[in-house]
Amino acid sequence: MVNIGDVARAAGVARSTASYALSGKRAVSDEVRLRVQRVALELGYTPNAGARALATSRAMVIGLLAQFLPDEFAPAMLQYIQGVTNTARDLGYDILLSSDADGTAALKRLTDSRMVDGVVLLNVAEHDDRLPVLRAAAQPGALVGLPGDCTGVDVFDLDFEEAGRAMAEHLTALGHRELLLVSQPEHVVERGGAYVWRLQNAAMETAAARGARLLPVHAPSSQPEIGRALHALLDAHPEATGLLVNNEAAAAALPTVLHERRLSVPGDLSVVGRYSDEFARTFSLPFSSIESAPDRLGRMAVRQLVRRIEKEIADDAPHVVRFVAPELVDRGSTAPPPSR
Amino acid sequence: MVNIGDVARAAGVARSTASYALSGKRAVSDEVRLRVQRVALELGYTPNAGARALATSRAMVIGLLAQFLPDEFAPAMLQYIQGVTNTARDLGYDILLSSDADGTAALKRLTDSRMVDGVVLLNVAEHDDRLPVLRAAAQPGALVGLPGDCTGVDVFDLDFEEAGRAMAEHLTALGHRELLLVSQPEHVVERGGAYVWRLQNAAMETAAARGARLLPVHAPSSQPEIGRALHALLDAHPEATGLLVNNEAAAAALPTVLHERRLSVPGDLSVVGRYSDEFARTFSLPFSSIESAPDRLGRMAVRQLVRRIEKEIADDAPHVVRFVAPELVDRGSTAPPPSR
DNA sequence: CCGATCATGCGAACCGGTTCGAAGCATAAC
DNA sequence: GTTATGCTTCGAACCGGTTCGCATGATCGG
Repeated sequence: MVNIGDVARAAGVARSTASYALSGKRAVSDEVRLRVQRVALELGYTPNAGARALATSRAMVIGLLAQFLPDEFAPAMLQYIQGVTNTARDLGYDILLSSDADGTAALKRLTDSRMVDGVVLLNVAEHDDRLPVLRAAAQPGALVGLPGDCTGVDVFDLDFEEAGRAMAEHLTALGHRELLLVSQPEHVVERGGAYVWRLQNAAMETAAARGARLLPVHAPSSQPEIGRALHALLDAHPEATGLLVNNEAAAAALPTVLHERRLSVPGDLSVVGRYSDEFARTFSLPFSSIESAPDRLGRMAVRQLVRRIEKEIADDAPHVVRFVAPELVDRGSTAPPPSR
Repeated sequence: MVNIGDVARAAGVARSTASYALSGKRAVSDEVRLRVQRVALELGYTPNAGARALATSRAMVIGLLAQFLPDEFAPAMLQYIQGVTNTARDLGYDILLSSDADGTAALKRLTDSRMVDGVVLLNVAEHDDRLPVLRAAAQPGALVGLPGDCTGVDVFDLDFEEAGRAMAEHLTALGHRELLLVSQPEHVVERGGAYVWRLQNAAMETAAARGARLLPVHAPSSQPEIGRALHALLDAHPEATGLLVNNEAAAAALPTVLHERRLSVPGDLSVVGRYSDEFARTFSLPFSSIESAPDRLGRMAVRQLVRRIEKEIADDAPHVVRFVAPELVDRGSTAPPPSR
């Protein structure tokens, strides 16, 4: 393998000169610079990443800590990964993907070994074990998902309160007074998915203020139980005219259930979901929904992280907690409730 | 940050001794070894990955080259990533994930810079641009997907010929004589997805040998066109009693279509798909299917790759092309055709 | 004509590990 | 008593970059 010494020798200069010629960090005569660049190209020189990382204490790698929980609905996860990966590459960074079940150990290893210059955490829970480890690390971190304690990290999340308000308001404004909210499975909440509560509480307050009733329920975590649960729910509440779905798996299962019940949307039932547009297209979901913008959240997290890594913002600059405003994408699945 | 020099000093030994005490690559007295280990733990020593990579020419990282094509059905991809990531971690390797649109450039960069010790390629096409680059690299590579030319790489794939045979045989044995095969979109084939042909040809031969007709069609690449295409297909071929689906997106769309047509399975129509069991569970797909085993393929690829990286098998040892035998998972979606 | 200034390139040190050869010392063998 | 042997440990070199201080020679101003 050709190293910078080979390039320097072939160009007839010192190693340091070759380094400067290639990096441009110091002035080098045009003649030498061009010669070094040409030789480097001819020899097919590529700097050794480990050596460079050692010398500069920059790995040009960002750690991405995802958790592939066995009972989680996977398809949405890939969208976050894509957003993060593509943005990182645009900014010159590679992604080291960890899906270790023990997120804290993985995080400690990646940061302490200096394999990564910063870390993006997905799936952040209310009380996330990984946060103390991250705060103790020398590298900055950005989160997708809002924890209870945001000190020392930059946080990006959908504004779930506003989402809950928007969903409830949209339906009550149309005249609905009996609403059902299908949430994430209970164990997701127990694991610290506080966003479920945030959306739910805001939706309930809004509904109450509008004189409507809203009943929140948890869905099971996997098919085909989800379908059965949806049937049971609709059986038990024939009075309901509006459905809020804060659960991708349930949204994906809903079309079949509605078909089986011969329910038309929005004629018999108005439905509002909360998932990304790409998700909607992939599964042909015909429901209006709050856009969850996973690619955008991933992009924002990486951008801010890179700004910190590259010291464009001071270490002690205040950390941000930024909420993406929820946008309702109208797919025509809502209308005034049917008259009795 | 604490380095091995700090550990050595605190333990009162030379750096080299500390290194040996921690790695075990040379004998060290029990007393010194225990002392060094204790001190390392107390100081929270973690070796610097860059420095170690530089010294050992081992990064303990595997490159994973996935391509997130905009028109590809994403959910299946995550299962490959999971299989690869988990297996790598079990073997002590981390995963560097590249989703660069320009796969060849990314591959060249990762290998030439020695960021990775080996590479797993997903989505391998018949004539894959990345293969020449991989062969020119100093690191070994393992593929998931069968290219036209397998020299110099280890290859793992589902046995799509056997899969096609098994699907056709299963239905013809039940008495079906009019079959439809829903394949991947045309552009997937054009891009080099030869597995589509492999399955299709084997299925057609088998059908012909059994005196059955099999009509292959391409599905569109996204919803809701897929649903419409399935309707059109069934409209045009009322005589068909058996459906083979070599397309995850189409399989996911099928339940809705069948509902809309009031077709019962397997009463009116027998269906065999080709997707993983996890996929079936996630989307509650009620169709018997050939298990595509993405996690297993990912695992096999990483295992073989690590064997090569660690020189457990010689560099010049013959490369393997290994096919996973397709297994038909019976979900009760097939029966003899309805009598006229 | 001479000292100050500037542009340019070189050499050496350093980042933090690993690894090889050899030294020191105690014990065993003869 | 001396040499051989084995067990430990140490020092130095090396992996391949980057970066700092300095030397060299040319240019410029007075």
